[in-house]
Amino acid sequence: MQRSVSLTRLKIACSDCNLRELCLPVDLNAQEIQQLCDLSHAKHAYSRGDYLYRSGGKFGSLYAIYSGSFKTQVLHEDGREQVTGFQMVGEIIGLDAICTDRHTCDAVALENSEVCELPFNKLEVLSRKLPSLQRHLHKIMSREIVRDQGIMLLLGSMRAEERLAVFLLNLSQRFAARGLSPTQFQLRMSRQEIGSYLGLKLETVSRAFSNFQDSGLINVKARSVELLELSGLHALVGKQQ
Amino acid sequence: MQRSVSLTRLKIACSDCNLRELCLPVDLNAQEIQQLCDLSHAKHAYSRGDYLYRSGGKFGSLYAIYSGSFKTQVLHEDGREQVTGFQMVGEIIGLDAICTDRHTCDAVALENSEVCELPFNKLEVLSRKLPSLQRHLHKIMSREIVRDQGIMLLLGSMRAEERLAVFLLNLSQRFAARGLSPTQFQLRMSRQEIGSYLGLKLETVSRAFSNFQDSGLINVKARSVELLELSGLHALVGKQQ
DNA sequence: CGCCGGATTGAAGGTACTCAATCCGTGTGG
DNA sequence: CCACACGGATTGAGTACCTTCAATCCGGCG
Repeated sequence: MQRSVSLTRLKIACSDCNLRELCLPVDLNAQEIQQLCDLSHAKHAYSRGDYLYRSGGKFGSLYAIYSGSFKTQVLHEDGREQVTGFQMVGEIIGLDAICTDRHTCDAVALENSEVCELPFNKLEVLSRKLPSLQRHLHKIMSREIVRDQGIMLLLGSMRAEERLAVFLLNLSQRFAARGLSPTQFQLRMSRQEIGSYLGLKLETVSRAFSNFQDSGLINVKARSVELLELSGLHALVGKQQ
Repeated sequence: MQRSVSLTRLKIACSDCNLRELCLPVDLNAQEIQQLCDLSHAKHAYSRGDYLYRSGGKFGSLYAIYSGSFKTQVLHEDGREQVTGFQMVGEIIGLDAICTDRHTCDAVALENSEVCELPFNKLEVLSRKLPSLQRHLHKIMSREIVRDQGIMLLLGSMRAEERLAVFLLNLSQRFAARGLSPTQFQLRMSRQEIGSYLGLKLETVSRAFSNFQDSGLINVKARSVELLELSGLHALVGKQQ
C-alpha cells in the first residue's frame, strides 16, 4: 500500500493499458495530456482486501484504476451490505464522494491493484481551462448514472438467471474492450459478492451458474468461467417475463 | 406545452420556491446569479402524461423542475419498464444524457408541471468561469449517483414493506425540505408506478399500504397518505433480515 | 494430513407474484 | 339525476421463485 511512483507513470498508463481511451478525453494535445498527468501526484498499490477508501472518509481525490480491480459497497446501519459495482482497469472510482465531501461507500481491492490518484481540486481547476476535459469529466459522471439505472432495471425486474446472464455479458464486454478474451476469464469476486451485487443469495448464484453449465451455455469451475454461447445468454435476458 | 416565459422567471424561481437553495450554489453574487438566470432561455409547461424527453432523443439541456413533478423510466427492449426516480420541485433532470448525447430514459410529467430549461453547453461555459457553479454541478451529479446507490441497496436487499417504508420516509423528507407537511401528502404516482420503482408488483404495494394502515403506522386512502408514526416506519427499516 | 473458506447441492419454507374477483371514485351519456 | 363504464386500488387464493438451513464437496495451505 501507499507505494508512491513517479508522476510520469500516469502518462505511461495512458498509452499502454487503454487508460487513455477509457478515462481521458481524446482530443487533448500532448501538452494538455502532460498537464493532466502532472496533476496525478502519486500512484498507490493495494493488496486483496485493502480498502482504497471507506464510507465516511474525507474526500480528496478520484482514483483511476491502473491495474487490478475493486468492488464498491454501501453498508446499512443494520449490517446489511450491498455491492454497488465492480471496477476494473481504466475505470474511475470515487465520484460518490463529491456531493458531501465524504465517501458514501467503501472501495475494496479484489486483487493486487494499483490506482492513480487524481486530486479533485486540481482536476476542477484544470477542467476549467480545458473544455474537453470538462466535458469528459461530465461524461464519466453521467455514465455512472446510466450504469446505475441499468442495475436498477436488473434488480427491479429481472429473474435470477437473467441477472446472472446480464452480469456475465457485461463482464465479457468489458474484458473485450480491454483486449482480453470476452469468453474466457477469471472472476475476481466470490459468489457472495456476485450475489450481493445482483440482489441474490450466494446459493442462488451458484445454482444459476450450474444451470447455465447444464444448458451448455457456459463452463464454470469455481472462479474460472468460459462463455460458450453468448447468443444463448443474450436470448435468456428478457425472454420470460 | 412549450409555453415560453420571460427569462427573469428563473430568477423568480430562485427566490420563491426554494429552487435557489436546491439547485443553485449559495455563494454566487447577484451578478453571477443573473448570468445563470440569463442562461435559461425558456420555461415550458407540461400536462400529466406529457413527455419532457424520451429515451433516444437528442440531448441539449438539463431541466430544473419549477413546479409539479416527473417520473423517469428506462425501457427494456422486451417491453419491461423500470421507474428510476420521481423528481419534484427544485430537482434537476436529464443528467443521464450527457454521456452519450442522447437521453437514456423517458421523463414523464406526473401532474401539470413547469420546467426551466438549462442549455448544457451554456452551463458548461458559465461553470468554467464560476468555480462555485462548477462545483455545484459536480455535486448535483454526484448526489444522483449516491441516490442511485441507495436505491440499489433497497432493491437488492430489502423486503417489500421495508422498501415502501423507505419510500414514504424519503417522500416525507423531501416534502419537509420544501416547507410542506412531512406527514400528510398526496401521492402523484399510481401503485403501479410505485411498484415499478420499488421492484414490486402493484398488488404487493397495495398490500403493504394496507398492512401499514392496520398496524396504525399510516392512514392511506387511494393517493392521500398520512404518516402517523414516523418512528415506527423508521424502525421497520432494517429490522428483520 | 487435516483444516479452512468458498462453492455446490438438496430439501423445506416463506415472500412476493399471478390470476381473478371486487370495490371505489370519477367522468360520461342516457 | 342516475346508470354505467372505466381505470385504479384492494383483497383473496394458489403458485412460483428464491431463500433458508444444512450437508457435502473441493482446493489451497499450514
